[in-house]
Amino acid sequence: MEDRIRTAIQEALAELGAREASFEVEWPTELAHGDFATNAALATSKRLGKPPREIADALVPRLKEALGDAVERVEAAGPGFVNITLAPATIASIIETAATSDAWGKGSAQEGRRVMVEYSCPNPFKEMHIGHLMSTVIGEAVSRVIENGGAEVIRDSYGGDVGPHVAKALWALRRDGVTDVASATEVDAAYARGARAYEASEEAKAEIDALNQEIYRGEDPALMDLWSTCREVCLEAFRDLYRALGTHFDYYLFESETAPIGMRVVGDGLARGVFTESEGAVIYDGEKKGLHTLVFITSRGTPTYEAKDIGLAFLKEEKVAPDESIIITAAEQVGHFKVFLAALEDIAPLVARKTSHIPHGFMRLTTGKMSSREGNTITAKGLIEEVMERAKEKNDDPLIASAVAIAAVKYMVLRQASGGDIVFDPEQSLSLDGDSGPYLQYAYVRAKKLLAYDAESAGGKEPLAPYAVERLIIRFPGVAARAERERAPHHIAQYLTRLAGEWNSFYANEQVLGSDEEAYKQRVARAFARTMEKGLALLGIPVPERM
RNA sequence: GCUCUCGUAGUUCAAUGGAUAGAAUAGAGGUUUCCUAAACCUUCGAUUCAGGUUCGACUCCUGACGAGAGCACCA
Repeated sequence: MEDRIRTAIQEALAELGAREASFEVEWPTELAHGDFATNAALATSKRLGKPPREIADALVPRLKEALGDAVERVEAAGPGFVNITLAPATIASIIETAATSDAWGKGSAQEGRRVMVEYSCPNPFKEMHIGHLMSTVIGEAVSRVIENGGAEVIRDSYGGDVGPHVAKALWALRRDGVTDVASATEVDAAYARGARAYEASEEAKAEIDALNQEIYRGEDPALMDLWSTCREVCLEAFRDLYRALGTHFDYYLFESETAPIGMRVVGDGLARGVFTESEGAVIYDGEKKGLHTLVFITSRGTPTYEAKDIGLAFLKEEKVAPDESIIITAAEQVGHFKVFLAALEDIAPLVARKTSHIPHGFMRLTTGKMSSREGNTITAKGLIEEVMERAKEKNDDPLIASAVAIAAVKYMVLRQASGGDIVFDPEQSLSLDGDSGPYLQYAYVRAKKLLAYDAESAGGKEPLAPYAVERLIIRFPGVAARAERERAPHHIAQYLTRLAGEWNSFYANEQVLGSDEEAYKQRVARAFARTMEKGLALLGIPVPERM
């Protein structure tokens, strides 16, 4: 429909003397303004040398003729907008599609593309904290939104299984004589002990630094045994959480794999003059591009995060060779990421150009920033369990409580644009009311209930005009397309909340079962339920059948 | 000090350069003989400041003020 309107406007503008003018077809925020609107008259006013209102008035009859029965009203409004209101029959036919078609809301802009999305990325040897939870939730939603656009999405999580944090954890375990590790929590606690010792004692610092290099060499069998046990225990805990969150990864990539590749590529780059040596370290001079200068290989000969990221880019090429590569990390890394991309641009420009970065904010506690070194973290698991307790107050069934808790946590992250911090106020964030995931689920559950009744002998009348909720339902494909284009799932969250509100008003004001328009209203309910279900699925939020 | 991000109702967030800046929550008041009141309805309340670009600016540009993050051997 949107394409048809766009074409009609193009032709009408050509007739008026503005061939190939640029204009927008938009969805007015205000439903009273119609289903579509265009700024074509405003955009061409200067070029045609006429006031916008006059052009709008000239467009109206032309668009009416071109669109025929499909529209009910075309009218000029405001400073020179042309508002288009679809005919009830047009809306009814879209509602029918929404109620029955499996392809409802599916896009095609990404057809045939292979997109790699990297997210979550917790480090083994630590517990997953709420920062990684944010990344996981956003990454899964971004992946699904792109998949909905027709792309094949390959998910990967990248973790640091070598490096100073690992040395700290293993050092503490060995010092305390621990040989068998049963839980991720134990490893995490050992990391915190090691980190404190590293700060407090010169001797410990020296030992940990030596151990770090020993781990990179990987030649001590007893040490590597402990290393791999700890890594596996942590990964198992991650997988448990991913199952609960409805995420899976096609690849788990590790720094132990990317480090040697990074060393080699940076070494080559050094020979070619991309990197330089300074104070015994290999650096990239970012200042020539207005960025920071960062160390890629330390003076001790170990690769830093940046060198490993270079190795990672090459590893992804080898394993997947995606058309587009998206990396989702905390916003504190944007500076490092820019330097990494600048260096990659010098080494492998084609790879650099298809790589992009989506930053997300911190999840802040009301008490301030958390740090795994200080030990004042909220783990991802801990947060979910806390919300689960709250959800159980209203749901006896643990499966439903779990679906509600996951929805509450995910919605809290996805309701706002990625990039900003989330202030985690336990009281407010744990609320299941209002602008929340459970609010959406509840609206869905109520609609589903209406569909449990057979409408065979139902009232067959039609209402005088389509309901507001119908006018919102038909916008779903456009919203999904925008979310995909901008890689911004929060547009879907915002839309679903508005949709649920409109549905709840409908539900409160209109009797459905037993009414004269029962069949019609059930179809609206079905279209709403399916739109909500598909929209929530794009966000990775589960839908319970009752609450 | 330099770089980046951000300043919207009391609070937490929206707003494709467009029309009367939307929600939620908090406050005030109301709705259940009817499909789940985790709901609905009414009401109060905001673009940090000063310039500029534009037919039109929360959005783009400049400056001031304020907040956060980053800035060489952590990730």
